This record gives sequence, C-alpha cells and structure tokens, in this order.
Amino acid sequence: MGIAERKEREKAQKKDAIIDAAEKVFFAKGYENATMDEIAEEAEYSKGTIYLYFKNKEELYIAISGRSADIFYDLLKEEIDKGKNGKEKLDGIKKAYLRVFLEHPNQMQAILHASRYPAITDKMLNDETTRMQVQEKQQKLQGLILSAITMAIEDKSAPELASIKKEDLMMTFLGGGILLEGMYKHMFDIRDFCEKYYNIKPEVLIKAAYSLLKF
Amino acid sequence: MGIAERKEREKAQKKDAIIDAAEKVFFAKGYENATMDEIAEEAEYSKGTIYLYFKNKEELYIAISGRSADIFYDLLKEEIDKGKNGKEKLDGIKKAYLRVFLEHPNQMQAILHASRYPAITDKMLNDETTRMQVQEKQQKLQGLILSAITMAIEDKSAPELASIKKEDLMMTFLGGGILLEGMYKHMFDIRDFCEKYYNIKPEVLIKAAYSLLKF
DNA sequence: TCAAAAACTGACCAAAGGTCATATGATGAA
DNA sequence: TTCATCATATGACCTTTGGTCAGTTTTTGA
Repeated sequence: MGIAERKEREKAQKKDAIIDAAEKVFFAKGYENATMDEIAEEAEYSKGTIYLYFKNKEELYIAISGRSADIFYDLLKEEIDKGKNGKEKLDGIKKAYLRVFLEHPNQMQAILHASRYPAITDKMLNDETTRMQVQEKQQKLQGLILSAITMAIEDKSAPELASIKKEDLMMTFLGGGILLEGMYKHMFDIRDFCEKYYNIKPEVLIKAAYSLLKF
Repeated sequence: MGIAERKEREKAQKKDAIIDAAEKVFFAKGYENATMDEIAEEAEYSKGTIYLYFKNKEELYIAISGRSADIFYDLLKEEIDKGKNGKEKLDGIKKAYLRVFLEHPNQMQAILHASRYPAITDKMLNDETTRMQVQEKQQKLQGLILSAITMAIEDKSAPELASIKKEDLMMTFLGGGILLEGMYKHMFDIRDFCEKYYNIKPEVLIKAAYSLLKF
C-alpha cells in the first residue's frame, strides 16, 4: 500500500514548496509587508490552500524560522566540534555566530523573530504545539552553547574563567549564553545603522566587544 | 497677545493627554493588539482627532518611547554621577540598567521597540523628522555610556581594561555598549521565559553574566 | 463506472489603520 | 451683538489584509 505513503510524501513536498515561496516573500519584504495573497501567488496556490497547510501567517513564518535554526545548529556544531578543548570550543561558538551573522543574515533574523517578535510570538503563546517546536529548537542550540562553556570552565583551558565560584557555575552558563546571544542579536538589530551612520563594519564592532569578555 | 500662547499650551496638554491614554492602552495590550479606536476612546476623543495630533500609530508609539527614554536617561545620569571614578561609573551603568529593567519594564520595552520593532521602524525610515528624534535620544544615552567607558579606560581605575590597545579605544567603547545593551535587551526578551520555565529571577542571571565581563 | 474522500478555489467576511466632508466652537472686527 | 473666518473635532466611510467556507475539481478504490 504505497499510496498512503506517497500521499504523505507529496503533502510534505507541497508543504516544503509553500515554505520556499513564503521564504522568498518574507525575506524580500519583511514579515509585516509580506501578504498571504502574495505568498499564495508565489507558491502557485490559492490562498485557501495555503491555510490548508498552515494555520496562520505566524505558523508559516515559524516554519521558516525552524529551518533557519537547523542551518545555524549545523554551523554551530561544526565549529564547536573543531575545538579540541573548552577554550577552543568557545572560540568556535564565536566564529559560528559570526558566520550566520555574515553568511545567513535573513535566517538569523528569522530565528530571532521566532522568539521575540510580538506580532509572531503573541499568537504562538496560545498554541502549545508550535510553542514547543520553537522551544525545542532553542534548547538544542542553547544546549550546544552551554556545554561548551561548561567544558571551558571545567577543563580549565580558559584560565580567565577560573575565578568563578563553582556553585555559580550553572548560573554562569546561562548568563554567558545571554551575554553572547544578546550581543549578537543587538548587533544584528543595529548592523544597518552602524554601517550607514558610523561607517563601521559590524564584525569590527563584534571583535571590539570580544575584547571586553573574560573568555 | 497671550491667546496664541495659551492655545499652544492647550494643544501641548491635549497631546500629552493623548499620549497618556495611548500609554495605558499600549502597555496593557501590547503594540499589535492596541487599536486606535480604543486609544481614542480612552483619550475621550474621536479617532479623527487622534490623527490630527499624530500622523499614525507608529508616531504615537514613538512619543511614548521618547518619554521612556527620558526616564532612563535621568536614571542613568543619576547613577553615573554617583561614581567617583571610571570604574564606579561603569558600575553605575550596570545598576541603572538593572533599575529600568526592574522598575520600568514597560518603558524599557518601549525604548527597545523604537529601534528594532519592524512594524514601527519600517514606517519611521520614511519619516526623516521622527527618525532624527529617535536617533537624538539614542545618541544622548549612548553618549553617557561611552563617556563612562572612556573614563574607566583612561583613568585606569579598571585595571582589567588596561590590556586594550589605545587605537582600539573608540571601537571598544562602541563594542562595550553593544555588549551591555545587547545583554539587557536579550534578558528583557526572555525574562518571562526564564521565570516561568527555569524559575530563575532575571537579575540573578544578569549578575552571572557580569562575572564573565572584564569590567 | 461512479460514489466518497481529499485537495483546491476564490468570493466573501471582519478587523483595523487611516481619510475627509461636514459640523461645532472660538476669535476678532464691524 | 453679529457675523465671517479659522481652528478643532467628528464619525461615516475607504482600503488593506488575515482568515473562512460553500462549492468545485481531482483522486481514490470498490
């Protein structure tokens, strides 16, 4: 009975095709200015059909964001795995962030939006399933980062971190994640502004910020 | 001829009253879910009148954001002025951020939105006047922060910063601002999440992040 | 061959930001 | 006091857009 499977496969393909089309429109116009009509046209389906595959605009965007998170995850894992000790793994994190930042700006924005763009997150809060999906991806990313920081503290390859009290360890993992993620996200928000008004390449600023970190 | 002045005063008062009403609605419902009809009702004017005082929804929100930035500025200046050397001034910045974060969360959100909420910033980009207003407030805030970091580096009260090359100074100011601001903003984005799912008070996490900074 | 199920369509609806012709009220000169 | 003028205010109305659903077309399997 290959028919049921074939149908499922086709359905998944169609869903993917819709995500492709939506990605084009969202990345070109931004979330607000992208309309479902335009996405439907790009996908070569009627609007009603789009709503057969996705509950609403938010869910469609979340799907794009999920894809983007996967790209980031692979990149992050790649760079972390290159590191032979905790310190090097931390450097890997920095490098991976810099790479998404530079090589996949649209994807990075999609990842950010999924967790902090109220127009998107508001509806998500009322949808357990979608929320769990997003949370899962986030935790996968966080897990990678936190384990690298843990290792850097525990294997003492980053002597700058030695002064941290052991009982503060767990907090520090999380704090470190917040610090780094926050910096990159903020940098992302202001990148255009930086280039336009200060004429400074964002990666230069990021490197300056690095010099203020203990690790 | 007091009449012209009186009229101008009255106009300013009315504008303020509208901002008050809008603030209530925006802070209670969030930007997206607040409607102009509801704001008009709260202000006890018709919708048309609101549009006599503010070009659009964005501009109204920006006005609230401007007020919020003033509150933050005062707080920041107060804490920085308390510091007797560069190092203490840096601590003042941290404390000020923590205070807005804890004491004026809605205001902090409004400040953030003005510079990075696409629904708001998109329209702003096409309006030179509004954009300049926002930029001016931002630069006032940045100026305070950057001068404290400068002092901390130059008066050597923060020996941790001594290793920074002099020619990188300017970059480092900006990088430092990005680091701190980014952390706080990110922390702000995830504060509810932190409390709800990790049962960790955000200020504890911020302190953990501090321990990873050189200063 | 055909009825039932699945996939698809697009006219339609409702919400919300924004406009404008009209009305109301204050001002100042005659 | 009267009246023309200008500023202020109103709310019906317009447009856009996310979302729905009754009806049509296509696929399936007996």
